[in-house]
Amino acid sequence: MVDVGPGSRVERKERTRRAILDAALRLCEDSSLVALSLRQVAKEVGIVPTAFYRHFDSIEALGLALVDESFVSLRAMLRDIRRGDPSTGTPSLASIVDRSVDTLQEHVGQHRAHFQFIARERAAGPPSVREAIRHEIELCERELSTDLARLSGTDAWTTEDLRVLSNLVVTAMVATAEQLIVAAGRPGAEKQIAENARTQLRMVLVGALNWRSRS
Amino acid sequence: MVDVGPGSRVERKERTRRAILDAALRLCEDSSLVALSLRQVAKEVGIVPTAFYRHFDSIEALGLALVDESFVSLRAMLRDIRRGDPSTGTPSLASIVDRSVDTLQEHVGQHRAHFQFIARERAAGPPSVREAIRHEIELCERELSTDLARLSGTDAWTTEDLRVLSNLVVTAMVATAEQLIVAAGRPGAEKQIAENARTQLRMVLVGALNWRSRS
DNA sequence: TGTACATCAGTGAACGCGCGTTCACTGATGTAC
DNA sequence: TGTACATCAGTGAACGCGCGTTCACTGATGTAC
Repeated sequence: MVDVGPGSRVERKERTRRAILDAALRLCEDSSLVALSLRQVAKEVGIVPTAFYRHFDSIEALGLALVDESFVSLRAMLRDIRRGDPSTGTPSLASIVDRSVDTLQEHVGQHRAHFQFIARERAAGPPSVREAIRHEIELCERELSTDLARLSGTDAWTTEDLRVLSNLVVTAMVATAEQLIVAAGRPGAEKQIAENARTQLRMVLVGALNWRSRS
Repeated sequence: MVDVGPGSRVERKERTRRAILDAALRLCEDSSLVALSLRQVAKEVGIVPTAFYRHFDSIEALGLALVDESFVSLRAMLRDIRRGDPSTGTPSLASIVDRSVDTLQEHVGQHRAHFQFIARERAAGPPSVREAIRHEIELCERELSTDLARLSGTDAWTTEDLRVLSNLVVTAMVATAEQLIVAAGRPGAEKQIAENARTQLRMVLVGALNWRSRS
């Protein structure tokens, strides 16, 4: 029996579960969940392959758990962005954009593995995992569109307009996160990517507000 | 010896090569290149596993060949878009956008497997494949930025501005292609996605032109 | 508090299977004379 | 044109290996009395 340290039986079990999640996240980093074997994970954790089944039914089930915890990270970021500028008054568009990109960069750095997991498995995971990620991202888009509705200048917008705009913003942010992950560890490149993201967000927001006010 | 029909030895070999590429494209459609085995491909083609080596050194080398031919499809699309409206005079922004999205939708429908391959392996392929795709997309962005430079209203733009804008446009188009692929076979959904893409492109282009002209 | 029993995370052997790769081969196609 | 030889796409046996899953198990932890 592997030594997982002190604690009650539940605590020890939880600790092994965490070790499995962490090992899986690490191991699929440079391929994909679909190329990850139960035995690799077990070996990395230091348990016998069959012990894996005490925690998950399959690699796919493990993947769904990783989707859940990755989106806990992502939602923490959204909350951080939404909390917004603590300074007084209605913030300017520019300050919203700057804060948002800063927060994105910070969170991607802190939870690199989670964001990378979402970006990768969104396109290449097992069908159920892809579906789960798509669903979560759609929820994020909905939330963002209610945030956007609070911006001045969007009074005349339909729900559909807001949804389309927030889809574009989320797409751009996902792409930025992907670029940040590729550039991880090269501060110069990261800075450039953040700067580009700020420009893009400003283009989109200023542009979108201007565009709709014409029609 | 498998019967690949009539023709010279070179013709027969080329035909088997094509069959391998097609089989691989088909087989990795619902997972990824990293989860694809040489034996699966050989079985699908109807040759013995060892015969695979007459055509490719490894699955990874096959992947790089698939990147090449996928980008042949993608570049054909770009050429189609660039050829532009055959009608007279300088086209309006709206007509450029409409034509572009129509062409995207048409080509994604026609070469679904290629676009899906790019979208998937871009995030989850073997490192060399990911790198190759990233490189090709960067080339596309460069090309697009020279196209954008020809639009009226961009005279004051720096090369950097153009690059940032074309990065955003390419990102939005890749995302649209991904959505079209997921929605494949549901004409209603496809139509909605195309409509959203048109709106987004207009927001971005009108917005970007407007944004830069202020500074 | 002490004892008897239940729980259950992790063990280890075993299974049949598909994997990539090696090797010597076959026989149709292609070429030199 | 006919013959002898070279080429080479595809064959088939064999290899050692890692895979997911089964099963009966162990022994520390937890619980009921």
